[in-house]
Amino acid sequence: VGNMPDNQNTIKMLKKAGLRLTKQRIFIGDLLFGSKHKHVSAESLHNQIERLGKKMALATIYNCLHDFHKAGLLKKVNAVNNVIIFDTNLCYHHHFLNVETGELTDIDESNVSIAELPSIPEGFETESMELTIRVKPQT
Amino acid sequence: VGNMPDNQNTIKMLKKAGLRLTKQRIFIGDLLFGSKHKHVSAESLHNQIERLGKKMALATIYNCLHDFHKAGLLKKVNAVNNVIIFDTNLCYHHHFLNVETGELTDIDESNVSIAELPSIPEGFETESMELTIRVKPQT
DNA sequence: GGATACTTTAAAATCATTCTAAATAGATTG
DNA sequence: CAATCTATTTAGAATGATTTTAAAGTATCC
Repeated sequence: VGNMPDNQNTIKMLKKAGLRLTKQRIFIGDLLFGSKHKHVSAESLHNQIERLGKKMALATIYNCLHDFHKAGLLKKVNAVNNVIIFDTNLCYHHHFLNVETGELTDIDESNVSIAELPSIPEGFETESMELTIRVKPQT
Repeated sequence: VGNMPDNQNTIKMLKKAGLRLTKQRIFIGDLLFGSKHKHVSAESLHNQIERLGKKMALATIYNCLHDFHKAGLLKKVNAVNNVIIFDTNLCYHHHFLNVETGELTDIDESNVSIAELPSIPEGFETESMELTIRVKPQT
């Protein structure tokens, strides 16, 4: 990584993932796979892209997010207010969910420890695991 | 509780919650607050009610579920496949989520232990907390 | 029983997401 | 590097869950 331009980084990721290098995927990849981890929905990405003065069909953004997810570049986290949220942080971690606004905030991993885990049902494997702490403004 | 008819139990709950005693709320309460805990969506309840030969507007079921939730009689759990799921088990517990079917299964509390919890952000309080383990059929 | 406020209802509206089919654009091969 | 093949993008329609609307119905209180 280092000081390699994002663009090259994204192209590398897409190639490695076996995804075709389209303008749209590279643009979205550059937005997502920067230095900071992000939570995005199709809609929030679409807004961001419009704010940058670009045009991209919402359906393309849906396709792209799903393709990235299938390729293991994004994690799906619990939907909030009927909106699918993708997380660029693939590592096991947890979230605060503000039930008023739908905002998700990462919980620093070191602050939670799950001592014991249940065994997974016969014939199944774990895709991911997440603790959601729903919070609301104090009354 | 004991061998009190469900109906009386539901009426008690509704009164205590300050909700008016309508035919619809009593009927749904009877379905939900039996001996076993349940995960329901508006749609699944609607189907169950139709199977019982009754008719109830879907909007009424939505209203009822939301009213019960506001009154603290139901817990909202993570939506699955864009469907809001309500849980009659208000106690802190966890779920397996089958990502193929959307099916939620309770995890026996004794099988998980969270040793340490993060502190809640300033000015917020916890509404609920849930560990979701996303599972899929073994490949 | 009558007034009042809350509920139910069917139907329309909304919102996120997916689908469709045609146009476009990567990739591959000669 | 042109031809071809196939994946991708796109606008718009379709879908599906949920919410809203406005009118009719009903619980509660006096």
